[in-house]
Amino acid sequence: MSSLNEPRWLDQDEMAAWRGFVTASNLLNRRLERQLKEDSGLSHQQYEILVHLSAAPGGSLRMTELADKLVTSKSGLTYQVTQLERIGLVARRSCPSDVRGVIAELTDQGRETLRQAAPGHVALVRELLIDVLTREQLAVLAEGLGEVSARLRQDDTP
Amino acid sequence: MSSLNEPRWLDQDEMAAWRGFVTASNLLNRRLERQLKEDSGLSHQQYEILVHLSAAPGGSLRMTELADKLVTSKSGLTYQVTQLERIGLVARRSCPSDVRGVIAELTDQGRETLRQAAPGHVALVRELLIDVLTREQLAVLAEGLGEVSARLRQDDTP
DNA sequence: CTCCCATTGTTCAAATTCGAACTAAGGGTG
DNA sequence: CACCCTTAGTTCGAATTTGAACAATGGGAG
Repeated sequence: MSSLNEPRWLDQDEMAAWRGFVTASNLLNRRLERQLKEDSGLSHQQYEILVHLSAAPGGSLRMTELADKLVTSKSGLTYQVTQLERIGLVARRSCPSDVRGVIAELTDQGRETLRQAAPGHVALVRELLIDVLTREQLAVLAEGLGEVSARLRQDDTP
Repeated sequence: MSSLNEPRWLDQDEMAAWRGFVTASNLLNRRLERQLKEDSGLSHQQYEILVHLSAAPGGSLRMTELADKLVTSKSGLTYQVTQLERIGLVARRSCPSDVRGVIAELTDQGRETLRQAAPGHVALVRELLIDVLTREQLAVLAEGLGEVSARLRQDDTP
């Protein structure tokens, strides 16, 4: 055979896609982190917590659900929710249907902070990513990475 | 006017692209991190250091160049190079043309470790990302995110 | 040549992240 | 109802990351 145990390396196009993905991701995160911190005193992670809570019905989510949406560890979320609670943007409630459950809930102040932070954040995402790409590229990106994410979620769950 | 100070929010497609990007990036990183650690005892960051050094002429790079390629902070790189030096995969040399300079160089053992770690890593990248996408999607991803990265590098440098 | 500002890499303290261990409570089976 | 395996969230210590401060050198303007 032509390749005994030789793995299928990435060809030039594949490598370009992979490197582009990694690099863009790192660069973007760096910039967003900087801007959010300067602009609103929030980390990107904290901002995302507010976003997900804000999008959820009642502005609240179980800790585990939230951790899944954020793609972070449970302990990491515990830490960040504690931080956000400390500064009054999120509150913890106990879950009525499950004594073990903890519900993170957006406070009024949390909503207000998000309302204030969002425009600058969105503008930067637009400038650095969205507006750099064409409609077609965006569509491909959404579909392709959506599929990638879906598969990753699947065989990670077990 | 229709929008006084109202920012241009992301429409459904744009949001899908952005969320897909963030989510896929997080999920991928998590999986790669786990696999590399189990398989080779390396973090993704450490693996990338080895990759970039391996790709560089002489298997060596100035610290700052390396930090740029990795998209990480100088201090973060100092830390990781120290770790890699400790386990014998990288060595530090002083730069002939600049007394201040430090050159990180891949050791034979570093090369060997990379040679050993690469197949499993590449296979997973392939399984989770590359092979999930079509050729066309990959091309769009490479071009689009390449452009995004290029722009990010530009106005970050000043 | 001298002054000054930029660059280089490291150190440092603080913040964050992770996984493993843990406590406590579901929830189905017998 | 008792048992057992699973799930929820937190705690803990170790590892990592960051930006600011720092010491030392480079390199160009005058």
